[in-house]
Amino acid sequence: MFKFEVLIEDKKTKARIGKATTSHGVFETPVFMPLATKGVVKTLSPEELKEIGAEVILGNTYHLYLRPGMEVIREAKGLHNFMHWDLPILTDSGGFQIFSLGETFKINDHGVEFKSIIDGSRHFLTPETVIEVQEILGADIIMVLDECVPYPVDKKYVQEAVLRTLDWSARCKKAQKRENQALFGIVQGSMYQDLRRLSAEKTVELDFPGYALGGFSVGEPHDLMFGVLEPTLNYLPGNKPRYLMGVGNSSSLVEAISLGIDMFDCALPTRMARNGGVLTSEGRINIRNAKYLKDFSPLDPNCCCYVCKNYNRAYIRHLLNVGEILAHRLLSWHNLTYIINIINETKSAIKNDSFSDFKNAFLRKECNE
RNA sequence: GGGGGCGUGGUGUAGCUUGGUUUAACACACUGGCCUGUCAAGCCAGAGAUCGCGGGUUCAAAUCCCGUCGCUCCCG
Repeated sequence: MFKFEVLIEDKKTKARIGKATTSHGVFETPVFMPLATKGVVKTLSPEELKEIGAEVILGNTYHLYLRPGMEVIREAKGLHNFMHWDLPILTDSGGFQIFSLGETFKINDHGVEFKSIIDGSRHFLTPETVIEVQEILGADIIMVLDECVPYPVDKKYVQEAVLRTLDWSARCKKAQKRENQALFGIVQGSMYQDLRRLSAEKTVELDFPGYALGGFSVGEPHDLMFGVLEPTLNYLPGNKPRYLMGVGNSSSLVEAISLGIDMFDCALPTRMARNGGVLTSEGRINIRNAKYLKDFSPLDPNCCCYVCKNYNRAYIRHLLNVGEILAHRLLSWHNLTYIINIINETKSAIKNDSFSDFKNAFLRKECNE
């Protein structure tokens, strides 16, 4: 089952509070979904994620298909059971991997042929098999197979990718057998306004329970992304969730929420964490920097997460410098808390009818940093 | 006392035999930056040694020769 309703609409912006109901419970939007690409949010346990406030996590069809493989997932009775996460899961289709692992893929209209990055074995994924795999994984929200293109890129190529994604989307929808999973369509079109419109309108014609916007944050300038995103949203129905794929830096989050985006995912908070990047209310810092050698203050003086309450910068810097895993855990913990807190503050502001002021203050602060 | 080996950036090494692609290379450490549907405990960049010291041979020496100091191993 999947149900989405808009509970509150902001008066001055297009921001909104929504409620999504899935087979594994309810979550409120806007929501940030941490990445559990291979069936784990790197370094963190499901119990810890719940404490941090994560409500939905993201698995990846391509990676889980290769390892542990569908036989294992089938016997484990699905990904939820396998990884001990009983809240909602969204699985991405693997479309992004066609883009990010480009050299190992060959695309044609039928599907995608690729060589396993693990053992070099040959595989063929089609819209149909991608749905089959996601039905075995059993996520609450699943994604169509799409073709994400790089930026900048030739318009003719984008048009082909848009048309192919539309074709694949229709085939995914047709292939779907299980009824308790929400299959989301994906709008592509790179930075071409007319192609975004075409992609959005045709995808909406296929009638999905939710719509994602793919192909953003692939290297284009910030203003260009929002310039294309805003008008594209006009072609998506207001009563369905909108998911901006791959975007997760804090200012873009708030800005996108004001345009009516409901869902986000991003590798940034957790990946940055493992490399010493710390999100703080006073801007981004790199905990590896020498100036934190004897800094015994918390990562973020204005944060009250478990990590900031109990550990200091000097210690975490030390852990990272000597290669201790706890550093990655503590930093991932903090960064995810930071992003989820921003979402929570945003939601409070919408509920208090003060979102517009909140947004302006937030973006001004980010600009000054 | 006799004989051998070794001394090159912070650390560990390469180069030396057959002097000249050496503006001395590499790893780690160090300094900074990057990371946006995660092949990412990753990637990029930077600083840092005139080759133990002195002399000699040569157009040219980290590289060959002599001396010297230090460390080290073996014999006594």
